[in-house]
Amino acid sequence: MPADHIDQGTLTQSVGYCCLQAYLEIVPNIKKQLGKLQLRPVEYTVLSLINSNPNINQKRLGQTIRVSPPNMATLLDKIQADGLIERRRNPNDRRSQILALTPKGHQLYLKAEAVATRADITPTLTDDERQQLLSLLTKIFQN
Amino acid sequence: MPADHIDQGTLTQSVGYCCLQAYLEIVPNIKKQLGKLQLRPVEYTVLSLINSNPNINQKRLGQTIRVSPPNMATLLDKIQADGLIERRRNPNDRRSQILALTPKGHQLYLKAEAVATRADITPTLTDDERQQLLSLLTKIFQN
DNA sequence: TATTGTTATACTCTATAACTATA
DNA sequence: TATAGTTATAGAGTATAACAATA
Repeated sequence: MPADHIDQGTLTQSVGYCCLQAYLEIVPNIKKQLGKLQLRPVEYTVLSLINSNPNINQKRLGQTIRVSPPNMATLLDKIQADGLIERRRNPNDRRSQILALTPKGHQLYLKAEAVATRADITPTLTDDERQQLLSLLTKIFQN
Repeated sequence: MPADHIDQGTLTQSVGYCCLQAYLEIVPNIKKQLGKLQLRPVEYTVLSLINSNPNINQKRLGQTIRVSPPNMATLLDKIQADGLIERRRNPNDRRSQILALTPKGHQLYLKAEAVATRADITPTLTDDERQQLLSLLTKIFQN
């Protein structure tokens, strides 16, 4: 029996709604694939941002991915306990923590990047459409 | 002090990551504005889909917005207790519940639609870019 | 036996308050 | 006084298992 058509009405004019629905379509596969490396998406994101931004501190990292300081602290506790990152006090301002990947963390990140890239699929879009989409989305959240 | 540039590296090539970041940029305002009508975004979404799809049942509604049957049941319990929807058994198949807006629910929906539309803003996009974005996102999740 | 929906509950994620240490 | 980070905890959101009613 063919699924009847659902009319999403004005919701398809909402960027918020459409972003969420597209995200929910894509993310289960990413979760599943990263799960094989014992990583949640947010943990992979953190590894990636630390890798691309040496000496980033917790505040800027949390602001970038919209994780509050308390939740960032516990998230990083876990990643550190797994031996993936190290935290050291900034010598110029000992309040802040400077983050870096350990060799183990860097190795896992490289594997995870390959996995996540393969898992982030949009089969209904052409390559051009996908690039166009990424460009438009980026305009929304990059400051 | 200007915020230093953060390099999001290959993450900006991930549709999943970019959809989530764009969603997180947009949704707080929607939440805030709908909150004035005592509605959460998911509740507004439910009212909208029931409005656009008379006689939809809980299963199809839940599949559309990716809410599991147990969570759909409690979500609809709440909306029904607020007097916004009515549930009646399908006479042709008494297992399923047919959903409809009450007059009160329809009235609130109309207000909420106006509010949500105004709140869903993307100031960094032109009108053309926004329409292009909506079209691309829709291709991902519409089956 | 299969399907729709419900109840109960566990789990995860996110938000808030109070705190330490450093500046 | 202000800022970076932490601890503890509450609240919201999501997932799972067992069940009732109907087909």
